Amino acid sequence: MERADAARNRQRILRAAAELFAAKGAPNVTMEDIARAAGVGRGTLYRRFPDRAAIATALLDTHERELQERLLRGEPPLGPGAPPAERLAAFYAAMVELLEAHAHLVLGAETGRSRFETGAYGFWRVHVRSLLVAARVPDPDALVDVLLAPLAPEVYTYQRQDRGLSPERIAGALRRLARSIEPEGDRRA
Amino acid sequence: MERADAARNRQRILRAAAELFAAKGAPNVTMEDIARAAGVGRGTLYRRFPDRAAIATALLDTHERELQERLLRGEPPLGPGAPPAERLAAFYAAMVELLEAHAHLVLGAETGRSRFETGAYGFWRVHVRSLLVAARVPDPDALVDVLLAPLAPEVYTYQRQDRGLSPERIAGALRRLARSIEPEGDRRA
DNA sequence: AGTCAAGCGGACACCGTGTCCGCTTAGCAC
DNA sequence: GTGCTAAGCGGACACGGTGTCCGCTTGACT
Repeated sequence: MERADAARNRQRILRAAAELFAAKGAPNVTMEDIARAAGVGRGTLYRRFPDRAAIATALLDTHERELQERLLRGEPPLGPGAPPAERLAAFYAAMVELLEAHAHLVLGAETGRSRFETGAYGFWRVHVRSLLVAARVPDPDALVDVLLAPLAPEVYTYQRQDRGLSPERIAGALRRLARSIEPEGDRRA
Repeated sequence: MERADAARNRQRILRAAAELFAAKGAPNVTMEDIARAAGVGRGTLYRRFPDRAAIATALLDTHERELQERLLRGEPPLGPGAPPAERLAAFYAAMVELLEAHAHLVLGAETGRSRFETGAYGFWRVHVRSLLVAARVPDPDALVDVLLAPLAPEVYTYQRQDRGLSPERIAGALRRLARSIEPEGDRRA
């Protein structure tokens, strides 16, 4: 179990990190910054969180779990019951909401290669793959990462900031993509 | 115009960098490594190439230009003449070949956010966007980055290495994706 | 041969990372 | 409340990579 001062410091670290990420963007925040803002030493910071990504992941965790819960046991079309293409479209919409709300965190936690190593990616992957299987799409293992690629935080922020697209337009494009997923030979049937 | 010794050093730098990238993977090669292997000082290296990405980009340039040429003026289905969905499928196939042949370079040049800032991305974007316009797809501006996302080098190497997928399977998934691009209301028509 | 600017390269300062170790303090037993 | 102990703390430190600066060298042109 965790000592009281340790728990207090964990809270202070997370609070300070959240503010800094929001203010300056995760990639521009150093571990030193966080330690100073939280009023703890560098050693204390590293004791719990090996790097910036771990802190961002901890901050994201709640939100991601909540979405995961809704995917597993929520109402359709997000939860079970709706046709696979509709569930995929609903998943995309929910991810756009999540990216929109926490872009600065995701950009700190799931950037570049490390994106694939997070538990969250594994979860999204299993979920979407099961939808593809249900839709009887050929070779779901190859398609699943292709369909998850546009949800990379770099892509989303490029579309939002550099391209000036609204969340709605991005969600719309993803929705059309989701609905185009059909079994081989079933198109124009 | 460029002095003879300068041109010689440029060649030595590019040659040395190509070997190091292939041997150790671009992200693990430091500017110092390249300078030493090329037999030049750090100052000389920085004079021409501001960072590792610039070197990798220079090495990729030839191959990318060649593909761009084929897209503009080559035979169908890559070049003009074929239906948009087929041209998109051919583009995906060509990109898979390029990624397969030069993954270590692309991983050095077009990783993370910087991918979107390269001239190459702009070219691919214009090309695919024009195909979407020709296919009368709604909101091509939002869809184009979505369709280019799976070509991010991180995604490709994840599929190849962590997932053990063959280039053919990846290309197959992308081909099916390309063929599912159709005008609104035209599906199942 | 002389001039001079382009080119060169190593030394240097800086920044962020991650570790290590002596000090502090919470938690507990009595 | 006192004393013990291990968990927790934090600053100092070493390291590695980056990018710049400036005195020296050398190619190119006359």
